[in-house]
Amino acid sequence: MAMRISELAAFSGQEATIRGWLVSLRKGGKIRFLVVRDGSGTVQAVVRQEDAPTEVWERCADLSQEASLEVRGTVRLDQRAQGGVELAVRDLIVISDAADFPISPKEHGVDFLMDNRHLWLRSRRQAAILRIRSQIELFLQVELGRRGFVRVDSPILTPSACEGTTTLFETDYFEQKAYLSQSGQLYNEAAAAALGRVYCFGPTFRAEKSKTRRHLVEFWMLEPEIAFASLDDVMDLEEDLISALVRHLLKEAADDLVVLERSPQALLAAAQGGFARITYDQAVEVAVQAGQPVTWGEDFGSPQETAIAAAFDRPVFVHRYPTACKAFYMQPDPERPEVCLSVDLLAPEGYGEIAGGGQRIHDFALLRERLAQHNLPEDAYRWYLDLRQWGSQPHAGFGLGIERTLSWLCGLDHVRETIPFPRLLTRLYP
RNA sequence: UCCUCGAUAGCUCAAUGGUAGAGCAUCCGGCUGUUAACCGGAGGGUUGUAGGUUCGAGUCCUACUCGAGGAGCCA
Repeated sequence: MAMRISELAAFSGQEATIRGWLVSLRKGGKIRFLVVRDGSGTVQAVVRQEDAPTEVWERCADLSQEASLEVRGTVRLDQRAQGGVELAVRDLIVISDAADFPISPKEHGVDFLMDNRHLWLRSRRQAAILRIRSQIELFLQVELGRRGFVRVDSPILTPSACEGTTTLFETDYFEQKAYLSQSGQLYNEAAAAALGRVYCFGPTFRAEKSKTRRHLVEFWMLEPEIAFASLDDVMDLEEDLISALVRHLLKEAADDLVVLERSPQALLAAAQGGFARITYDQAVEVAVQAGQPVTWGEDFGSPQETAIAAAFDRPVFVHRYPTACKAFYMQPDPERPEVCLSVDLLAPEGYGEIAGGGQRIHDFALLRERLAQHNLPEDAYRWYLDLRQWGSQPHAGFGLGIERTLSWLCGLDHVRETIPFPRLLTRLYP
């Protein structure tokens, strides 16, 4: 079994075999340097003409970038090598050639890189993003598990719109119409009544013709839902999770953040928690002050969101939006029914809304009234109404967009780099 | 759907309306420790498509195709 490159440093002076891909080849007259990557790290393999067998020396003359290799040699600590460790090559086998690999270490345009996304993933930067994505997904789930949350997977194929707002992908379900899920929330509410604290985590689909650096057609959302919880409980949980996540990444993903040239400085405030909680009314004031006027009652546009978030050095909660601009299931504020117990979490630096949620309507009659007001078919929501008929309870939850969160944490300029194979308005390949 | 910008070598980009170039990649040669290695040489083009203006179009005009960013909508 080959050793992983990340483990090599501990075996100085010993013989080791690694398997990986050629990142670059530098040739001198009597010495050749191969940088090899195996997913755990990269290492410089040194081939000296005087030390290596002739056939190995010759084999290294025209290796192509991304050729897959098996390299055997002696592990050596050497300050001249990047990372301080290198492999003095004794034997080398080319597992598969990679002539004319399309992606060179030089610059490429977006269109070209997206067409070659399957190969682009091999680059240092993309690999770093994918590692951080994995860490985020794991960390958040472990944290929720620690707090007694049960993961309950919600369906992807659904009979009707969850919120009745955004455009859905329609598909044929044995001569019946079905839609790709845009949220697992409604099903989560059923699960919360069974298990108290639940979350779902999976892909969601929006058939909107959005074409910006913040939009994906298919994206992943983590959606906790808590029985007997209030709006404040939800904000507490969001703040705890996000700040803990930032602390975790600053510690455990430091190397990858360096690769991404993301300064830890930008995340220090968020790591401390203490996210401001302002009302929609206050947010309107902030937007107006920043020269981005809003008509009361309307949801914020992207420029307003950016202006509001720019007033804070860490994510900010905006709560109690006008009832009219939010989904039908939002619980109205008992003290002021024209606003609802909803909350959006806006990330700093123009990354916009990364989470949205709030307290759900738990009263049967009110929910039924809202369905009618929104022209939603009661038949399709029969089961959802049932939840209010038997053992209803105040409950709340939120949905956290993984890609936007990742985009902010990594300081990326487009969400397309946060997901292995992005689905965009104009792109379904590869 | 709307607005703005773009499309030239495999890739990234140059080129007053007047002979289409460079860097990287590729191929050949050189170099004893390189760090996106370096040095020398070579090959590589129906300038997105279709029309138009002009003595002459990569360049100007029209339409279309594809892409990018933004608006709306949202996480």
